[in-house]
Formats: sequence, structure tokens, C-alpha cells
Amino acid sequence: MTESTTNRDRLMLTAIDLMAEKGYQGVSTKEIAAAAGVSEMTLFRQFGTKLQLLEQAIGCFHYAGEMEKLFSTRLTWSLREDLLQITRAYHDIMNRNRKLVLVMLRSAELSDLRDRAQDHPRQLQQLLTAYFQEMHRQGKVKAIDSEAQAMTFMWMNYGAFISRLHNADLITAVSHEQFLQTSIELFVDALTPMNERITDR
Amino acid sequence: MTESTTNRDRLMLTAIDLMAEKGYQGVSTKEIAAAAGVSEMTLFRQFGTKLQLLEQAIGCFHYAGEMEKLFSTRLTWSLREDLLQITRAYHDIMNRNRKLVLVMLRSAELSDLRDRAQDHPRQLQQLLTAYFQEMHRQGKVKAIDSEAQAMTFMWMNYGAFISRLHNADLITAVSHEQFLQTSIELFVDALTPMNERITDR
DNA sequence: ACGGAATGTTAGTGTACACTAACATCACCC
DNA sequence: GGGTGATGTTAGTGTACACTAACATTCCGT
Repeated sequence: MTESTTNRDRLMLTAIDLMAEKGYQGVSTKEIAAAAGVSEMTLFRQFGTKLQLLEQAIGCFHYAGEMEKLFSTRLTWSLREDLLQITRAYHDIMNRNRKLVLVMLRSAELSDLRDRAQDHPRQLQQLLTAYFQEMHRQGKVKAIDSEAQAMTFMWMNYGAFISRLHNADLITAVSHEQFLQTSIELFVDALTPMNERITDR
Repeated sequence: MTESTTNRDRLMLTAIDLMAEKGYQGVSTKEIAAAAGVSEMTLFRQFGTKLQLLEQAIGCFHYAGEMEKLFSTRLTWSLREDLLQITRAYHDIMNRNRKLVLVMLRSAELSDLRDRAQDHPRQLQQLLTAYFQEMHRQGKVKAIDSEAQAMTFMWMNYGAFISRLHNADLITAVSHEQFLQTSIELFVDALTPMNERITDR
């Protein structure tokens, strides 16, 4: 068997796949092994336990600090452009990890793991807060409460993401792109101070 | 036993409670019955099946058209006031149903039920869209795309709700009230047209 | 007081599942 | 070729669980 992926990886990937679909308790080790094209025994030999398999899988495929890079190198200090970049990156990352997010939303037995996962949004929220504060210092946004603004922005995107998570391919009349444009226009309109308003766009 | 609640109701309530905590498959019928202070047999006699118990429970305690009433009677056609009313009502309703929402988010085996539950947000979105359109007709908001605006507003609140759903009592630096104020200020600032801007507030 | 309905009790059935033990293969490296 | 490590195969163990059967008890209306 000259696959490029190792048994270990294939097991973790199929585990996430199936668990996203049917829940942690809804899928059996036998099922996972079969779907991965592997004997159930190698599953146990590799991971010892069903729970450890999931933990490993989450640890392996959890997205890392991609956001930091964006914030430290790609910002243009034009509100509209930056927000667009940020949301695009956010939804991109989240969609790449959609199955993982599903598993973690679903699994009650992993509250500790879920806590760990919530560090990421918190980190993004801090980056955003700092961004709004700097933009305010530059006189480019009227910052009333940067932290709450950052939170609002995050939650808006989070809500949109979660909504699209379940009805996999949307029934909403509003396309994703339409939402992005409208929401960002909304933030730009709300945050741009009067004096900047004419020259903008 | 002269309880005011019937066995049936108590069973449904405890079922939702426990399932919200541990997931549908994570809780056993024996556990539910014990927590309800009832023999396991009455559970089966009343509902026949574990799944039917959950279905009944969801059907029983699913919030109904409270929103419609708000939209048809309580609107003041002042953007800030109305949005505030709407968000408060939304979060109020959702919090009253938080366990139910948790169960439905968690259970993979109930995708049909989840679909049904997504009619409610869709209905709210329609009400909101109509509201924005009417406000635009009255010259009180600059409506670019009412539907997308409504969606954005909904998703923002949905995201905030879901975030608070798990870490039951928040660790965020931003309080709920702070979020409400900021988010509504944001929408008001963004949507209020120029000519209305001075006299507003 | 009587009858019937709801509820409790106990014992049990079948099954699915996580996980183990023991042995057989296969692949690869020296 | 022989040894080593990963993998497959098969059989099995213990347990938890949804659900049933049969009988006992309590509650309540009349």
C-alpha cells in the first residue's frame, strides 16, 4: 500500500469526518476503522482509546496563528480593505476547519477541549481591538469602545459561519458575498468619522 | 404525590436538561427517569421511545410566534428604539430556550428537527427585512439591501448568543449590555441617512 | 368500597460497542 | 534470508443500554 497518507493521518481525518456527521458517540471505532480502510486494531494500537483519537485529531488539525500573520504584515490601514481581508481570512480558515468546529460544537464530553478552542476567537478579538484602537489613533475611525466593536464584528461573522454550517449549502436568499459586502459597508459607514467621509471610497 | 407538574412534563423537561448537558446519546433513559423521580417504565409507557420523548419535548417547548406580536404592535419607527426592543426580545427568547437550542445543535440524529427549527430565524429575518424596507420608505434608513442588512443583524445576534451558550457565564471582557448598546449604535450610525443625522438622538 | 388507570418493581433479552489477547502476514532493511 | 515492526484476523470479554414482560401497588373517581 503506497499511499501518501499514513494510516494514522487517515484515521484522524475519517474520525473527524464521521464525528462531524454523526457525533462522537454516534460513530463507532469499527466504523471509523472501516471508513479509513484499516483494521480496528490499528486504531487502538495507534491511539489507545477512542477519545485519545479525537484529541489527537483535534490537536493535529487545529488551525494555528494564521491570523497573526495577516495582522502583522497585510494591513493597509484602509478600513474597508482591512475589514474585507480579515473577514475573508476568517471565513476561509473557519471553512477549512468546518468539520472540526462541528465536532466540537456537538461533543458535550469535551468541554475542556472546547474551552481550549475558544482561545482562538479570543485571540482574534484582541487583534481586532488593537486594530480599531490604532485606527482611532490615526483618526480613521471614531472609536467609542474598540473592544465591544471588535466583539460585535467577530460575533457577526461567527453567527454567519454557524448558520451556514448546518444547512451545508444555504437556502438563504442572501449570498455569502452579499453578506460580506453589506456587513463591511455597515461597519465602514458606522465607524468612519465625518471628516473622512467624503474622501473615502 | 401532589405535584403541580405531571410526570409527562417532568420527563420532558429533565430530558431536555440532561441532553443539553450531555448530548442525546450521552444520557440514558434510566438516567432521565431517575432525574425526573420516576420509574423508567413510565418513560417508555408515556413516550414509547427515547427518540419520541425528545421529539415530544421539542414540540412542546419550542417557542412560537412571539416575535410577530412585537413586530405588529410594539414598533415605534425610531430605529434605535426598535432595534433595541428587537434584540432584547430575541436574546430573551433564545435564552429561555437555550437548553433546547443546545440539544438541537448537538444532536446529529435530528437533522429534520433542526431544519424545522431554522424556520424561526428565517421568519425573523423576513420580519426584519420588511421593517427595514418600511423604514427606508419613511426616509429613516438608507436601505441599500434590506435583506442583507436584516441577515447581518440577525447573524450578529446569533453569533453573540451562541458564544455565550457554552461558557455559560462568560469570560469575555465585553458585557452583554455593552454589546447590545455598541451593536445597535453601530447599526444606527450606519443606516441613518445624512439629513436625519443631526436631529437623531 | 370497588374498579380501573397510572405507576412502580424486578427480572430479563438482545444488541452494540469499546477494548483485549493471541496469532498470522506482510513489508522493509541489513 | 532473517529479524523487526507495523498491520491484519479472529475470537472474545464485559458492560451499558434501549426496550419488554409480568406482576404488584397506589391513586382517584364514583
